[in-house]
Amino acid sequence: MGRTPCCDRANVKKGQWTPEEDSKLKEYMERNGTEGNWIALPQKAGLRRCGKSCRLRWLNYLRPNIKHGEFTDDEERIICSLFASIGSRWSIIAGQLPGRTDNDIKNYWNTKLKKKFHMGMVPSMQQKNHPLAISYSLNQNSSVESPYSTSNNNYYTSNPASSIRGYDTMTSTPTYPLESTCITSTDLQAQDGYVGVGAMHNNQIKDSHLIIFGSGEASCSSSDGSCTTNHIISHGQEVVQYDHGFSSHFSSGIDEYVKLMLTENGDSVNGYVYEDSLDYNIEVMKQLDYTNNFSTNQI
DNA sequence: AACGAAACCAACCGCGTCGGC
DNA sequence: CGCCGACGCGGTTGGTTTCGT
Repeated sequence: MGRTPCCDRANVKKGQWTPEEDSKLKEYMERNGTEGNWIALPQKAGLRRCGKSCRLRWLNYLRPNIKHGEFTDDEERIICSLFASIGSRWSIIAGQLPGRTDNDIKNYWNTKLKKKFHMGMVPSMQQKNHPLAISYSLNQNSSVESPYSTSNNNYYTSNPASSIRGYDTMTSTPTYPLESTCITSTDLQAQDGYVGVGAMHNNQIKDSHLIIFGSGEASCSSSDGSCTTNHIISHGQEVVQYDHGFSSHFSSGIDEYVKLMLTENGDSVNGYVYEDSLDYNIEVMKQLDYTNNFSTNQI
């Protein structure tokens, strides 16, 4: 008693798609779309294929604006950051990389990036204050400063990346390593090249939020001194990574920066955390069912 | 040049979820 | 409320290409 097949397996073709099949599907899709039904599509389009197969072929290969070829350093970094945070949620990760498909990213991860990641060779991850290194220091419940440095060739040998959100990339099982870590901003001063971790500010950022200062980016790019950010939301835990370079503008440390973050209108950071004007991060947040997986007791 | 191993990637499979009835 | 069909996702497979000996 197995599951009912989605199509008549005896009458569907399998294996590689031919150029003829591709053009049939493409033509049909451009004319009609799925009309809300992939299962019925092959017959309408004159294809002897399973609807699921058509869907996959369209989504992964034929639809417009698909990007093929080498992944950029930026893309690699995004994939690694998100993987460390949310695990193998490929469709969510793909959502942050326009033109890339989940299948593409999954293949790229499994064949190339996973190795690079565990060897600490992902671009801009070999620097001292990458958040993944920070997670390690939290995990060790020790000093906040990262134990890693650019001269440390064993950067990721203990797989600290898995612990930022509690996801073991080797066993694919969730872990909750942060053990009630709550370091307030007063514990630290934000400096370039230094790791800061903050939680509970102005009653607006809750416990369990990590704010990470300093990243692998070479510098702040904007002329007004604002910094680009990467935000990852996972398991109810917000991990915010700021480019290093910001502290020259916020010399009194994290408190001042966070205050500014919360009050400055139109600022992307502000918009991200408290408004719905965000680009991809809010989508990540929406897609994650973190309420079921998170409690303050667990971290 | 030949062969086996490793890497790559497109496609398949089955499960969970969702929405309509 | 339960059933069922369709969709979407992630793990896996297997064919092809590239690399090393």
